[in-house]
Amino acid sequence: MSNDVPATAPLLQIGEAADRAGVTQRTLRYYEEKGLLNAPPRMEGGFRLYSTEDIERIERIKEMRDLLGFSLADIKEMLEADDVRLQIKAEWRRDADNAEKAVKMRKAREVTLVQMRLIDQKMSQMTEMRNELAKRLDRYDNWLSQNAADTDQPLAATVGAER
Amino acid sequence: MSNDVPATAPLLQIGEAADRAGVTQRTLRYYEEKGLLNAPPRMEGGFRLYSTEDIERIERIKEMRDLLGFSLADIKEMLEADDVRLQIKAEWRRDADNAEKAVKMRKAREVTLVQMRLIDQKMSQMTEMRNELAKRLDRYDNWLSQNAADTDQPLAATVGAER
DNA sequence: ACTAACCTTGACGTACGCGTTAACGTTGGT
DNA sequence: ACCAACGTTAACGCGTACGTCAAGGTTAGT
Repeated sequence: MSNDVPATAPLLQIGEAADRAGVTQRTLRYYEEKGLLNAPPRMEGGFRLYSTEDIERIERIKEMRDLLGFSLADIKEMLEADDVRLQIKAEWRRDADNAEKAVKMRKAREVTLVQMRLIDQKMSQMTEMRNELAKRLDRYDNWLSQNAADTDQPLAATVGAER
Repeated sequence: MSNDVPATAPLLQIGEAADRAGVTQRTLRYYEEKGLLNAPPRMEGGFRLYSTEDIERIERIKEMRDLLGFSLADIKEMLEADDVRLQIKAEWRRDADNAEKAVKMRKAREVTLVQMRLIDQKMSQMTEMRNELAKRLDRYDNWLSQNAADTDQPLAATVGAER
């Protein structure tokens, strides 16, 4: 069959790309429209072609959206911060003014730091919340073991069990 | 003693309540409308009066919203789970059928468990993300210490090929 | 009795993050 | 040459979570 294709970088059309990243096509077009994704190259007929790095980027966006609850605008800023680093690395040979780059770089660093601090803060709050829930779980189990010991089945192990 | 009229049972009007909880009045009315808050008692003229427990409940809602990114519908379900426990505890004397209560209780326990697992999952993902960010931060700092040690000096022969 | 500060219930408006047609073009295989 | 599968833009729609008036009523202090 068709086997003589050189193992090129696998470029995906929007359908495959969306499936792999776990989003819809609409979402990809929307992200592009909003500037979270660079306009990808196209085929002759205008079909978008996504690279595997694009997919990773999309997954990063998903994480920031679902995990941290950032708005797309926020996420865009974060992504741009890291783009600075990549871009500067890319045009390394053309050493224009290093000073100006350093400014950008430092700003990107700042954004990243803010992001990290936010994660730390969220995590500590989540830890606290987890403890609350653990307490509550205890109270449920106490009640259940006291009041429904006879009529019912055994309880699963308290915490940390998987289904 | 304890059955004296409380000196100042701290009941707050909606303005104060909203301020303390860090939300708007609109939000409180909206939550009430959506069933996340029980309709609070009113003054003669119809002004809502919130108790300190109400405030705590609102803060819990905020946490679940901002921290976990739950929808208000989800949050409602969570709250209802714990309400079950409180309600059963309150009508303890009227021991109707214990078996039925146990069913509710067990469901409430389930909901809480799901919630905890979700937190654990989120936290592990956030940890991973944090590590990514830490790496990136390192890369920024490397670049900066190499290229912008002081203001604008061309460094010689310090180029480390990366990645 | 007056007034400022507070509250009430509608009801319409809005920003975000997509979903969903509609009408049409492209690609790849038989 | 044809067709199914896949893609394109444009435009309107929608659910969530409130914001923002408007048109009043209530409370508390003087």
